[in-house]
Amino acid sequence: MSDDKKLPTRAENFSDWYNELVLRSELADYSPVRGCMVIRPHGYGVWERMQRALDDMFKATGHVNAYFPLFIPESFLSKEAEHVEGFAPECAVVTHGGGKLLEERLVVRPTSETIIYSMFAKWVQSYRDLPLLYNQWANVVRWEMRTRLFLRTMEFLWQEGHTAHVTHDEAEHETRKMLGVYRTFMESYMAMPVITGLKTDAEKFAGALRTYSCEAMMQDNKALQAGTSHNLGQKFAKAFDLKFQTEQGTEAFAWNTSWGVSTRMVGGLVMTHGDDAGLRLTPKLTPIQIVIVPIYKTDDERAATIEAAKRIADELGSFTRPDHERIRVHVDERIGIKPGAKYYHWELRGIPLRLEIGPRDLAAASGMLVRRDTREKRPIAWDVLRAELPIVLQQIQDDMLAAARARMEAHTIRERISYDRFKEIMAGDGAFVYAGWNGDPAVEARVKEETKATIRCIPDAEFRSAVAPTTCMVTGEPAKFEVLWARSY
RNA sequence: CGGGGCGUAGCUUAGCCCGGUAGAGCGCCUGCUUCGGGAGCAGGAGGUCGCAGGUUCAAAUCCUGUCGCCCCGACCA
Repeated sequence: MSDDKKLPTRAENFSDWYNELVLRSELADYSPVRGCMVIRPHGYGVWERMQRALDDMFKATGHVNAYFPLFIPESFLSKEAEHVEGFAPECAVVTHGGGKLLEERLVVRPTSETIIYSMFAKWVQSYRDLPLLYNQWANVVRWEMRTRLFLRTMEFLWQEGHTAHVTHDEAEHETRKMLGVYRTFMESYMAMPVITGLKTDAEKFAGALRTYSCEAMMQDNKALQAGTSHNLGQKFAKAFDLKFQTEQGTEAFAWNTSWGVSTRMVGGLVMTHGDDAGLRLTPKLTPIQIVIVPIYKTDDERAATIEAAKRIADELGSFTRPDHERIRVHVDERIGIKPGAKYYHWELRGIPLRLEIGPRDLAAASGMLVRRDTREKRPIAWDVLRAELPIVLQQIQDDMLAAARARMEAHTIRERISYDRFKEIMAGDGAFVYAGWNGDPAVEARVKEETKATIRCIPDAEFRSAVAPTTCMVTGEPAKFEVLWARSY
């Protein structure tokens, strides 16, 4: 069946499209264990690019990497009341080791606040020891009922930043700063615009004073919480006795923050940019930026075009160049596969650029350059590749962000609408709806119950509407906040 | 954990009602011809029909149990 070659379309069934695409583009595969996934080289290559960029940003903002253990004594989790209530139901617990029943059961970390702050407590005596600005790259386990590749798996990879400060304001500043780092990363690397803001109490992290998040719009108009940053206040410090002597000689508890992004972002990248032909990866995150496809009829032509392709690849991708001057090139020299089939192969995998080199091009020392995002084709001389490719790649990066931003704006509603209209929207195509809220958690719960939509965040100033809503969309009472409503992943 | 569905080759599946030699498409391997948008022909490899019992001369097919997976709900980066 030739239909086997086509993906389901986004319009037909967005969910099927996503699942099929992740499998067929070889980002990931299902594992023998329910709810877990194998991240294949193409998907891991994207994650590695994400890690590298973020890690540089963390270092540039003064953080250091460390590693804390996978196993946490069960009693640690219970020390912070809200935290244990939030996480206990989804913990994997080790009861046996070496064939014996353990004296104290060990939780496989669902997140590492408890173990990290217990260690911080050991290391901090004076205000001079603060701040502590730590990050770790790790895997965590949460026993989810319903899983989806990248978006929600029982084990996932992430980074978790954990810091300790002398004052509340310093911790708050850190929380906001890292949210800003995430936003910058998502926009400039993933070309995924986000709305940042404060979570309501119902949606905040278990154990946090305040949670901020980055919310991105997927192509089905649902929101994806792509990253969170928490001001933990002194809750964990008090639970783990993380205190220090102040400049004045008094004793005080430290103020903590934690912040994280995960492999979920790979799913976000797919659902932000993918089309019915496959993935569209951004130039900054794709493992391969340009694929060269040689075209030939005879053996002589094959030898000549492949030779030219390899020479170009060596020139553009040489390891002797510094990273920022190196272009990630791949030559598709597979034999017995026609050029057309190779085009589909690389389009499915989202490679931003393709260079076709055939017998006709050899004499002219040129090739046909094709963009994955726009499908635009143009001839290009070999000798200008080095100068022009970085410009084209940056253009693609910029165009993808602009396109994603335009799409988000086209599905954003800021004018005042009735709650009935809101229900219709959420039952239909969905949207990001900015509206007034009276601040009552009961209203929030009722809307979730009736429409499955939730308050994604109380948006930061730069995302708020020019004219603030004055009344609550649901009750008509005076609005305390302007909030962003959407259905979410 | 409640409701629904499904387990047959690497993948998608036909066959099951009405028991009687396990079939197809895709993919894979070999060869020849092809090669500027998913190639054609010829040959070939690959299956204890999820597992365990039972009924029967005979079970993919009927019965019982069991395990696993998928979808819909409650929980979630």
